[in-house]
Amino acid sequence: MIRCKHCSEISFIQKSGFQRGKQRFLCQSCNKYFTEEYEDDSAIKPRKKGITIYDIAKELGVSISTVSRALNDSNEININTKNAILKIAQDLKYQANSLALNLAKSQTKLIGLVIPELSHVFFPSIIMGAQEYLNKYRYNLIIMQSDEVYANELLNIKTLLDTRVDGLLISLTKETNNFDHIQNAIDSGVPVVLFNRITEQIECNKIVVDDYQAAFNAVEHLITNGYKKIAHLSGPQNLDLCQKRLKGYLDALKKHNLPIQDEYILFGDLTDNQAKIFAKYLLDLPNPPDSVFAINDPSAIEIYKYAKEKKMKLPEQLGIVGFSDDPISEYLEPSLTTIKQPTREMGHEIASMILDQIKTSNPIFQTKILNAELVIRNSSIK
Amino acid sequence: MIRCKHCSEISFIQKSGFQRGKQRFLCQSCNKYFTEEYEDDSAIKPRKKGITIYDIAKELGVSISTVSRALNDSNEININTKNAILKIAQDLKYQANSLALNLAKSQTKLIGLVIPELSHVFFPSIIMGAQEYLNKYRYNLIIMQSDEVYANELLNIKTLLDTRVDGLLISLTKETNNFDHIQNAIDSGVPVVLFNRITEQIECNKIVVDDYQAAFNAVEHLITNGYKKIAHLSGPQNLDLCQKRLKGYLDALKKHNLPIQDEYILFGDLTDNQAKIFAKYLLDLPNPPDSVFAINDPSAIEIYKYAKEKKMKLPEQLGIVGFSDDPISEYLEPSLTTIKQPTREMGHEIASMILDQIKTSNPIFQTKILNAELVIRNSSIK
DNA sequence: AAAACTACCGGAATCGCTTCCGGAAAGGCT
DNA sequence: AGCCTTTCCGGAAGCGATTCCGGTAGTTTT
Repeated sequence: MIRCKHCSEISFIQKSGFQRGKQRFLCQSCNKYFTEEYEDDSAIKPRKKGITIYDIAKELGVSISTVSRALNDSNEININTKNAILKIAQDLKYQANSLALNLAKSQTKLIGLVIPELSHVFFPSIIMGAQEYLNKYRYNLIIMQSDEVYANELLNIKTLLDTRVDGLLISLTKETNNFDHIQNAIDSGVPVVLFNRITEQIECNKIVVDDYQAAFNAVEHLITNGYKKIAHLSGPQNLDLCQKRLKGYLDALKKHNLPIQDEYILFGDLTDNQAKIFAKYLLDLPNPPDSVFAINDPSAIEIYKYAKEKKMKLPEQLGIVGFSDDPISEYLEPSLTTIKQPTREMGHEIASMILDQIKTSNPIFQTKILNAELVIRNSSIK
Repeated sequence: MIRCKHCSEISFIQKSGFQRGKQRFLCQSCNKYFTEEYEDDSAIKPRKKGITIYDIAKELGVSISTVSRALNDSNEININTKNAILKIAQDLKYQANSLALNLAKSQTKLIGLVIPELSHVFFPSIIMGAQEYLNKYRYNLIIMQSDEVYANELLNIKTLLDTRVDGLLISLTKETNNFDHIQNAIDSGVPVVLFNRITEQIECNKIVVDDYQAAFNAVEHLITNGYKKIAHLSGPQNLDLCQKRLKGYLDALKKHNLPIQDEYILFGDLTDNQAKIFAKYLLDLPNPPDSVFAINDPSAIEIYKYAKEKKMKLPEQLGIVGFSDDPISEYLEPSLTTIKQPTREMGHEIASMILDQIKTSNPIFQTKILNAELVIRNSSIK
C-alpha cells in the first residue's frame, strides 16, 4: 500500500519513470509529488554505513572541526579534549572515510606503476621492493602492464591519471619513441619517475642499472676466460639500456684489442622467437662465434637450445652469458652465467624517489645508477 | 609588504603560529584578523586545477545537474542539450574528478587482491588475467602480498578495507587458520571472492582448480608408467588444496591396489628448505620410493637436486611429477612432468565473479572448479 | 590593571560530483 | 478546451572529511 508522503492520502497519480529504482507519484489531495522505490534487481547493495566524525562530535558535544583536529593531531586542541575524542573514536571503531579524505585533500595515496610485462621475475621483484617501501608510508600501488605495446602504455597512463594517482612509476615499452604522454603527465603536475627503460628525452627523476658497466664486465669476463670471437645479441636501439649494453660490449672488445665483427652483432626485438632465429644464424655462420653475450636470459636460453640441437659442447665450444639472472639460469645445464640486477633495491629506490618528489614542490631531478653483479656460473668457463 | 586584508592598513600585530604555512595577524586599525602565507619548503605542490562541471555549466548557462545528466547519459535530458554539453566538455578537455565521483557514489572502482607471494609465475599470471577483465569495466587492481604470513594477511585486508576497495580477491596464506577477518569483511558488506587457497569455513564465492582430479591423474600416470612405490610430498593440511591433492594421490593408489605407505607421505611447509630435507630423507630410505609426486614444482626441483647428487638416473630410477607448471620445469633435465593450471582463466573468473557480486544485491554463492592439465614430459616416463 | 598574547574551539565554506525534489512548459487525449 | 502526462531542467541537499575565519576566555607582559 502506497501512501502520499505529505498527506498520507492514497489517491494519487502515477507519473512516468523517474530515477533508477524509483517511481514518481503526484498526490491528488495535496497536489504534491513524492517518490517511491520499486523493486530493482540491479540495485547496488549499499556498503554498511560507517560512523563519521559527526557521530563522534555528537557523542562528545563538540564540533566536527574539533574532532578533525584531534584526529589529525593538530596543535590547536586541548590535550584532554583530544584524548577524549581519540578514546571515543576508538570505542566507536571509527574508521576515516578515505573517499572523503581524498576529495578534501585532493590526493589518493595511490601510486601508478606501468611496466612492459609481469611474466618474468624482474618486474615482480621490483614491485615487491616498491610495495615494501610504499606501504610503510600508507601508499598503495596500482600496477598496469603495457605488454610492450605503446598504445597500451598510453592507455595505462591515461587510466592512472584518471584515477588521480599521486605519482607515476614508468618503465617504457620497447616501442616507445614518442614521449609526449610522459611530458603531459609531468606538465599537469604529476610526479613521474622513470626506471629501467628510460629515455634521455624527458627531464625527470630516473633510476637505472649500470648497464654499460655490467655489459663491459660480462664481456671482459668472457675474454679473460679465453673466448675471442664474442657475439652480441642486442635489442631495439631506441631502448637506452640496449645502447648502453652494446657500448659496454664494444668497449670491452676494444680494450682487449679484439676485432669488432658486424656479423656478430644482431639487433633483435627481445622476443624468444627472434632470438631463436638469430641463434640459428649465428651458430650456422661459416665462421661462428665462440661465445655469445645475450641481452637477456630468455635469449640466452634460445642459444642453449640450438646449440644443444647441434650437439655442441657447452661451454667448451660455446660460452654464453645472459642478463637479468632469471631463476631458470641456475637450473640450465651448464648453469648460465648472467648479470643479477638489484631489483629489490630498485623497487625501494623508485618508491622513495616518487615519495620525495610528491612532498617536494620543486624537485631537483637526478638519475640514480645502481650497480649490477656478474654471477659467474658454468656457461662461461671452459 | 603585508597589508590588512580588510582595511589595507599596515599596522597590525603578528599572532602565534596558525595553520601550516600560514601566519596570523590582528589588524590594529579595523581590529580584525587576517592570515598571510609564509614560505614553507614542505608545502605540497598543488596539482594543476582541472576544469569542473561548473565550468561547463557556466559556459552554456545551464545548471550543474544538467551537466551531470549529460555526462551520465541520463534519459532526463534533451538530446540537443546533451550534445551541446558533451561538445563543450570535449572542447574544454573535461576530465571528471574521480575523487569527487568516488565520494558521491561511495565507490572506488578498486579491487583489492591479497596473495601469498608474487615470486613464482602462478600469481602474476592470474593477475594478468584478472586485470585484463577488470580494466574492461574500468576497475583497477591493488595487489598486496602476505608473504605467507597470517599477520600480513590481516594487515593487507585492513589496508584494503581502509582504502575502501569495492571488492576483495583473496588467496589465503598457508598459516591462516582463523577466518574472522574474512568474515568481518563480508559482514561489513564488502564482496569477497576466495580463490586457489580457500576454506570451507567461509560462505562466499570461490574458485579453485580441481586439485583432487589433477593429483589423481598425475599419480595414475605414474602408475601406468610402471612406477609402484610412489611417494608424496604434501603441504600444510589446513590448506584445502593440500588435502585435495593428498586425497587424489591416495585414491589413485587405492584404485590400482597399491599399498599406502606412511613413510612415503611427508607434510612440508612449502618451503624449498624443507623440501630439500624431505628429498634427502626419502631417497636415503632403506626402501626408497621409485617415484615422487610433489606438491609443487619448487619441491620437485629439490628432489632433482638431491637425486643428481646421488647420481641417480632420472627418470629410470626415480620418476618425478610436479605441480604448477613453472617455466623452469621445461628446462630441467629431464624435463619435468607437471600440472598446468588455467591461471589466466582463473584470473578472468575471479574478476568476473567479483564484478557480478558487486552489482548484485543478494548473490548466490558458488564454488567454481576449473580443470587442470597434466603436462607429460620426460621425468615420468621410463 | 590594562594591554597583548596564547590556547582552544565552533561555524561555515569547500572539495566536485550525484541525486532528490519540485515544477514549468509542451504534448497528448478526450 | 480542459485535463493528464511527459519532458526537461534548476535548486539544493548530501557524500565526509579539511581548513579558513573569527572569536572568547584565560594567561602573560608591562
